[in-house]
Amino acid sequence: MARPVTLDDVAQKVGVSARTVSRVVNSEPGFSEETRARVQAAIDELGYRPNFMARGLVSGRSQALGFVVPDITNPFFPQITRSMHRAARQHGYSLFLCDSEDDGREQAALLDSMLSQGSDGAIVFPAIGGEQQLMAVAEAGLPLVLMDSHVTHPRIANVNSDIRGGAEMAVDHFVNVGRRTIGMVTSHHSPPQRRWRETGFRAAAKRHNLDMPRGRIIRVEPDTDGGYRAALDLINSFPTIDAIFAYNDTMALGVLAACTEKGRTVPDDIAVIGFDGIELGQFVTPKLSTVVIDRPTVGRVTVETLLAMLDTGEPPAEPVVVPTSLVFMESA
Amino acid sequence: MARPVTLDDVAQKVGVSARTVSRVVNSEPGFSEETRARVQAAIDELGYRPNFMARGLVSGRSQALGFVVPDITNPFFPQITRSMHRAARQHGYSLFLCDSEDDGREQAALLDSMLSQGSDGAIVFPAIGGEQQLMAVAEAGLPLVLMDSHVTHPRIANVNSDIRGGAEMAVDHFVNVGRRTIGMVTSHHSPPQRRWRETGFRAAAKRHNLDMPRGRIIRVEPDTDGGYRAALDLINSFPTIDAIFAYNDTMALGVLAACTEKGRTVPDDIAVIGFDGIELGQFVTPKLSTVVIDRPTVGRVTVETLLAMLDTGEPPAEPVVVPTSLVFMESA
DNA sequence: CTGAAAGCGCTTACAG
DNA sequence: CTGAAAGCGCTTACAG
Repeated sequence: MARPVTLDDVAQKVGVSARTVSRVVNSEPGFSEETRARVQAAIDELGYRPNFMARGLVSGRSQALGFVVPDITNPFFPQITRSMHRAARQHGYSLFLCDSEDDGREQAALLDSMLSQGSDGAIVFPAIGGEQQLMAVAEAGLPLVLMDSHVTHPRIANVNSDIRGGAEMAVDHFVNVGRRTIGMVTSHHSPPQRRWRETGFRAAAKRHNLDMPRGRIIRVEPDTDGGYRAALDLINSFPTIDAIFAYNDTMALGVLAACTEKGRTVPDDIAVIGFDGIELGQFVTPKLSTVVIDRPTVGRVTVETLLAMLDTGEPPAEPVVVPTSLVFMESA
Repeated sequence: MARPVTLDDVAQKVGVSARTVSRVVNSEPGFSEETRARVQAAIDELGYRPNFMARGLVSGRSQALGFVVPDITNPFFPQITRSMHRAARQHGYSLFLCDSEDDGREQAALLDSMLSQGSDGAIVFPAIGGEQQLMAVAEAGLPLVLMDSHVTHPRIANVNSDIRGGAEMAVDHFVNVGRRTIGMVTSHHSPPQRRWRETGFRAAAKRHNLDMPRGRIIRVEPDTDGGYRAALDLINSFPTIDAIFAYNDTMALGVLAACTEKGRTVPDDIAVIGFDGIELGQFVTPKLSTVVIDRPTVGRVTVETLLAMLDTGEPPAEPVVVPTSLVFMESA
């Protein structure tokens, strides 16, 4: 395989210095139109391609960003990845994809190699227990944008979906259609400081002066069976319950099953709202109403935030918030 | 932000040459245990991290691979990506992810930047119409592994799932359970040389001496509605039809609907087998039997094939074939 | 408008 | 077992 074509090759062919070719390649000012044309012709003829490693070595910029996800097979991430990739490319950046497999140690190793590879910055959806290490990474020189986290550091930005707001919207909707006895089925895995759906749920309930006795929020395993059991509990404990908000759509499917089993019609007797907008929610009866995260926007905004940090050297003063929205189907 | 720590920094601190530090970092032979210990201590203390751009510039190796997909949001790809990432990391490589958005021009631009970024090689699932350009890319110095393609070139390897074999397995199963009047609903988008399911279907039918009159294979839009209409056609044209093989699970869902509408019980009257193993297939009644591609293996094997090429300088003599398997659920 | 020199942080090839 | 020199392909900072 032939040696790649270098700046010098082009320069020699044209009879100018490498510096001049470099100027043309990078569209810097400082050459005549005639020179430009001759250099460009030589570039095309020889098939010259700039060497980013050489460029990066001297400029300190690799034109590559990293995206660290806990699990790319989680349907939440591919859409975000796609929109991130598009935004990155529009600005001339490539994207390293890293799957931490939701493991803190692996995430640390991954970020370490980002540092070695010379990534200009990284976007991280932290693995479970992987938030502590991030300050050290930022300290080591890697600008970071975190998704759905809150870490304060001069080289870390936070971009959050308005999950709390989405939960409030669900409750607002329930109230608007006359529901007063509202329950929630949620995940027992979320640590207290990350229970945004629950926080929003409680806040909206309070705002509407709803009674919220103990037992109206049930924390279980966030799967269909968990949702099913929790909903049975709610219906048994509060026979007049007329609305249930679920942590995610998978749980909401279990809620629908429980309602059917208890002879309650959805949404007439009990209105149900899930969270996520998974495909499956549109293949059940009634079709699931749900709060959705705007993945394309999240992807684009994280990249733009990171690139802005590379420019200004500091993160935005406030966490960036991407709105969620309530998609009305049939279950509420 | 402080200047990153270099080999020279470490060398100075220890009082040896940069070359010696380099030897320790790369575990090359040629230093005493005492030197190793002192160098390692300095590395840890200073937090030295090798600069891959510098290393790559001189060695010509970036330790990065590229993966170019037509659409990362297609559920086919995330699992493959995950397993690719795992395999790449095990060998010390990072992974650039590129989404061509199924556009040939974009794919070309992406591969061009792989070349500039200095990727050591790339794995490509070609975009529609994006196969011609690949030889030129390989020629320009980028070793390539193609998924589900057949391009012969001294720097291109092909890794294919045994789709044809999967289709044969479906027909074999139909025959084993006594079916003789078998139809197929397939996609009208596949170009003739890529109709592997159809080829396998025909080959198995011939092997079993099945009658295969015109009209037993129907090509339509590969979605649920297409599957539905095509299956209605089949049932109308061949009232004794007792098995239908579908191009993908989405179409198979349409086939199930058509059977129901025509009063045919699945699998008693008509057995149905799909292709892909999508989640939704397990949420319908009867649960869909289907041919699945072994995504984890595909991901791992493509990476291993690429790395082997980097070593030997040439692709395997034959295309690598990854087996598919038939997953029996309820529809067949 | 153009170029000569230095240097980014490493490894290669050689010498001792 | 160790090191001095050259050079990978660029850009930076300067001079003209």
